[in-house]
Amino acid sequence: MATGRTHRPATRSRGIPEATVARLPLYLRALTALSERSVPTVSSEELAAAAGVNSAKLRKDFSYLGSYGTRGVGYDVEYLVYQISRELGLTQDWPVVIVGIGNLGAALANYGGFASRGFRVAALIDADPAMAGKPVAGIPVQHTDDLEKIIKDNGVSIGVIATPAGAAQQVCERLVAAGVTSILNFAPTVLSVPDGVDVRKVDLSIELQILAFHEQRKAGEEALALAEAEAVVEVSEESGKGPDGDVPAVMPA
Amino acid sequence: MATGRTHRPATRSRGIPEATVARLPLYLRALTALSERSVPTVSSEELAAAAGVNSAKLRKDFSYLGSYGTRGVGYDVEYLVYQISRELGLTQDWPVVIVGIGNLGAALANYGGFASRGFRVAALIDADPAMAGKPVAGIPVQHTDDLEKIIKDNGVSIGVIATPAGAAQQVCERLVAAGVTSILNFAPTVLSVPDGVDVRKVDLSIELQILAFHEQRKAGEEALALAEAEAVVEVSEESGKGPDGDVPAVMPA
DNA sequence: CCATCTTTGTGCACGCGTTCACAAAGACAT
DNA sequence: ATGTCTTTGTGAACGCGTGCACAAAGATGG
Repeated sequence: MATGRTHRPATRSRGIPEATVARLPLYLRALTALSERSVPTVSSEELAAAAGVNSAKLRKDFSYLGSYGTRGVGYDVEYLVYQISRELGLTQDWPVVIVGIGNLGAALANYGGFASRGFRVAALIDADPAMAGKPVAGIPVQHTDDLEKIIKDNGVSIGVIATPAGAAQQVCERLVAAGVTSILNFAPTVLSVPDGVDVRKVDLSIELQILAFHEQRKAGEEALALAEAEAVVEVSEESGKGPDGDVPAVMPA
Repeated sequence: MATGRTHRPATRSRGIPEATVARLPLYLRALTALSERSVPTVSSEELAAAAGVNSAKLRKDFSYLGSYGTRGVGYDVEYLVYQISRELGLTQDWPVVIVGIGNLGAALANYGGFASRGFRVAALIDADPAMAGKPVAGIPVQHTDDLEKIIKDNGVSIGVIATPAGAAQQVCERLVAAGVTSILNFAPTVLSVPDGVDVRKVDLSIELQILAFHEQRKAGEEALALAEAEAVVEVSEESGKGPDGDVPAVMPA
């Protein structure tokens, strides 16, 4: 998952746990694939495998939505697709704007996954006057000056921020002031928003850093195991504070 | 955070909780900003605000790393930057390869956040022969045929998959076979990997769907509050199963 | 109609993560 | 040296999420 989440921990929406909501799109994708192969029904075991989760967890997740399965048979694929889509609010079309049409913004505009399910790129917005009018993914880029008007004319409530970090907070404030209440933030900044506005954060660099941590641990364990196997262990104590010189790749304990 | 996570839930690394690891990059970024402004020390309260978290949580997170603060004063910014960097394994350089140089792959290659802190784009790989040799972000794209050689020559252990969904699993298997043990997956697929390989998933479409859920709930609550205010409530019962026609935007209870 | 078999839905226990609240520790002034 | 004041570090309580294990429910066959 992209990682960072900025969420109201308080109100759970109609009793559906946040963790379950986060998995519904996963189930939906797996179900859609089954639907395209004209598979009529699926068991919790099969679907769980396809979605990469535990089958008990899947059943509990679905139990929050209602009793949509048939014991002894499984779940009706089409019906479940419909129910989850409805629950996620994907039966209606959500117009979204993307602000910041750099490399990432352009990639997002071209990303098929948006249009495919419930989302429509209503407008692309950039601060660079040279970009104005230039079509990206078939949509002409508009200038930031018109941001408020674009939001209101299109009834946009979801905004995607793909600007540099420095511009993100200001863009965010203008989006919110214009009526946007959900923001997907790709800029490496902590956005502060008023209550009632949801922010989700996708941070590429953070994901890599988390991987690096595990990678380092794996390397450390490997080397440690190796050292133990050789049974030649010399421990050089190092104490005190302050950025002292290099630290050995394999640290004791 | 992008959402999806595929992780060994079992082994906690040297006692540092996964949730804490996921926040360390956040702290590091805030600390780096302070460092650039030559701020010498910072309190848990201030740093927590900058990172967008609770101060108690931050202190507990740091307590897993050791006692790096000074009571009555706060934390030494430079020292903490060093300690967190070391903990995350960012004092060494991690060569990464990006596979799939479409819009997204190109955006990732150009993304400054990688190079800035511990990561180096060692190679760009694409299956399209027409791309071969073409420079993206100053790095010539190489063909998939040479994937194994590239991984081994550069000692790459972290791979980024930005291919279409259909190619992802196959690319993943080749990466793993060649020695990659950490994967950042942007393709909308569930990757299956052997034990010992970490996968983190960033799924743009899922993030939007989660936002849509909350957005729908907000709209529903608003409309419900409105209806209640008018005190004109007619409940039309609707039961039974099956994809019955349209569902009213505001559903009773 | 009854028995058997499959699969759902869920009660329960456990563990992780979060938050509160406070004692311990150190800086600083007198 | 002593007292005060600030801020850390952490024990303890709580709540959420996960997974086990099983009873309930329905399909299916005789």
